[in-house]
Amino acid sequence: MAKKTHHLGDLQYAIMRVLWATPEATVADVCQKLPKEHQRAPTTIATMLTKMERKGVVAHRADGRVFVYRAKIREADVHRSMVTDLTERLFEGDAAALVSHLLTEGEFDSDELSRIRALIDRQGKSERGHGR
Amino acid sequence: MAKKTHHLGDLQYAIMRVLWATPEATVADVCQKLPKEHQRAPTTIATMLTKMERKGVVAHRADGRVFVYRAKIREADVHRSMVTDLTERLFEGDAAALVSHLLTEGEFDSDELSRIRALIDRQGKSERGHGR
DNA sequence: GGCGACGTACTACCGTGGTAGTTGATCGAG
DNA sequence: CTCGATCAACTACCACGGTAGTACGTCGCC
Repeated sequence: MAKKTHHLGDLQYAIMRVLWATPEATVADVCQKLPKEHQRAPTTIATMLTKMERKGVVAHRADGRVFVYRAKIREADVHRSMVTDLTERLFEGDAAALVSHLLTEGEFDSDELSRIRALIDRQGKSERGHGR
Repeated sequence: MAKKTHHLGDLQYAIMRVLWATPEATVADVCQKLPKEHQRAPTTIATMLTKMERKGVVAHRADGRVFVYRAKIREADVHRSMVTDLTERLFEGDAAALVSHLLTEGEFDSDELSRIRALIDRQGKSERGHGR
């Protein structure tokens, strides 16, 4: 169960989002549900899906003569893998340094700051609770 | 002054790190200072540097018959651009969601949590101070 | 039964990151 | 002056994301 860092391109990630949002989708469904900045020719989407299937990130089943695709990987896994990748590349795996970066870049307003603080407090509790 | 999101590959980023660490470097210098997991044939580094120059991320000057390269972009800019990219792709630009992700993924130990809390408190102060 | 719409398969191409060999200029040592 | 080391330049590949045309099979409709 290695999982090894999935890197998806822009269009591929957009397609995955569609598949995560709906349990199953045909090529036409995907085309239709893609945000307009990612609208492409149906053949492009089909090609992409084929390539993605070869990589194991999606799978299909034939329903009559149409192919119905579904995601093989979970969104949370991709998120984790992409965030971890970035953290390793930019901050030698030090996630706190990433947060520090966000703070010094002034990414947050006061509202968000308190929201985050609340999250941290909650985390601190569970941290002391179940160890890890 | 567009700046438009620099995406650097793995090796390219490793090379940039060398150039950020030393004001100027020849191909040989870069080869030598690359971390061992990125050691490559000198010709590979030279090719990479040429391609990178075409993209405008480095520049060179001839010193005798050797080329001396220097970074044209700053590390902070690349960091910002890469973090922003990821935040947009994964969290629709909501940086707080990224932090939330890191927290729920249990990326931090208690030490880091308090370190981050301290940073947030400091940020909160300057936030109220100069507005934003 | 034939025709058009739809849908997948196949093919092709471009850009770019990555990898490195080969070539040709040049510089210093002998 | 010649030879070997050193460099940049050029060339060639591969993989992959992205993009889409063309080919071909099939389904429903008239």
